[in-house]
Amino acid sequence: MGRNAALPAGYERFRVSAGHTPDDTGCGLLHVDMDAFFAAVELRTRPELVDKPVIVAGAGPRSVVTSANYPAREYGVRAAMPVAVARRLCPHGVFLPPTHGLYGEVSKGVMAIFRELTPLVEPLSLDEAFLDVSGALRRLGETPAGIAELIRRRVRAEHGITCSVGVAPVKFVAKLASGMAKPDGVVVVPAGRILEFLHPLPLSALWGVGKKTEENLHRLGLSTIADIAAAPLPRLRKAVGNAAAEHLHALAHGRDERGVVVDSPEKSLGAEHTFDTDQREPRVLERELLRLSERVAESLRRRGLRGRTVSIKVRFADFRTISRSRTLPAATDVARVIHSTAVALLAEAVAGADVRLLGVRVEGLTGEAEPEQLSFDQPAPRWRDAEVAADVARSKFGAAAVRPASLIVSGPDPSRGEP
DNA sequence: TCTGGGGTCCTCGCTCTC
DNA sequence: TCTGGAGAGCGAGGACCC
Repeated sequence: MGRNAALPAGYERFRVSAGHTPDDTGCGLLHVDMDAFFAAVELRTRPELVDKPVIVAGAGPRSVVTSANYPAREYGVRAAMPVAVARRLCPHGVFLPPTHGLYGEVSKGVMAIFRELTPLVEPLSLDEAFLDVSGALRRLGETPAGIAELIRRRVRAEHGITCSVGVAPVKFVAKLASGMAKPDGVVVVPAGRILEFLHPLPLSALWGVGKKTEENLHRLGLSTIADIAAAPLPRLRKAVGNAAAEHLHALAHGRDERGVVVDSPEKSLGAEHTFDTDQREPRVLERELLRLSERVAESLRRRGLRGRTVSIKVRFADFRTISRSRTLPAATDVARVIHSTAVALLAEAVAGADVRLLGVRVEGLTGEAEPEQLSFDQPAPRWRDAEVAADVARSKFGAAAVRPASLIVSGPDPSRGEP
């Protein structure tokens, strides 16, 4: 997954191959990215499909592609593409439903390999991480490129999947390099050749340049990273704002001071759901908010967190998306409190409109140990006790063991496309 | 083509306080 | 008492990432 750029013409000189390794002195940062991760994990138990186009995607009418293996990509299938489009492009492809718990387990195993080599590991998602190996070279008796090969060998041998590694002196260059190393390769960007590597690349290669920013920059006549490096900062500020301008300008000069961050605390936690068909019935919307609030609250309690700000996200049938939020007097991890706040926000924001997606998010997270400020607005503590008891029951007897009565639907559920 | 779900960060406008 | 500016906090929304 990720922003993978195919290796541009002439960039073979940065790739590690038999008998050729670019100078990796001072290249202490590695970016490791699993190749077509979810699809690769599925193929471990279905080796007969390895050469066929395999697409991992949900089964709903509005699902999108989660992961596609390389044969599927030859048909133009990409992650985040609507399944309907993927089926049109690749009608004989094998479509598999995601097996979510499994990817987390494989990810844990892969990250454990990284941590055996260096304690400085920053996971970015299930399938990629930054590693700072500069302090581990002597202990391991390896060069950075050697460690990259070691990682690839171990991940393949122990987990049956391949990965690609970028090796560079700074983070974002290592990330770009791993994209170019795909699939199943290593790209090294020597310390003295960062600008030679960066400057011919298109704007979209830069971390932080998406579709809109690219359009803005194109309007200024900029099309490569070299153009950004040469552009006056005030001109960039006007086009993309202060923070983004400083950021892009620094990156275009190969400057990236960010180190590997081992523990970064979570800032928000949420859940959202897209209905199979648009919904406007308040009862259905409120029930969905309850389901989402339950999920978020349970997640908070599992992590020992509470949050002060509850926000909802509503996407209408025409794809217009709004958010509304409210800050509570005290941080909470109680589904009842999150739900009642979300319902009030929904009532203020939506009246009789067709809703495509609903989301609930809790922000401003603090640890559970932080003192809880009691007030008259606060619900009786028994709600929390009841929800904690339900957590225990679910952990013993499964997720469906305890549910709020209002979530027990008798008969078909219209919000999930059941007639 | 018709667009999921989980996040982070930034900007801008508004309100409140000093 | 009224007014204006600065700064903080909040809320909304956009853009981006995987």
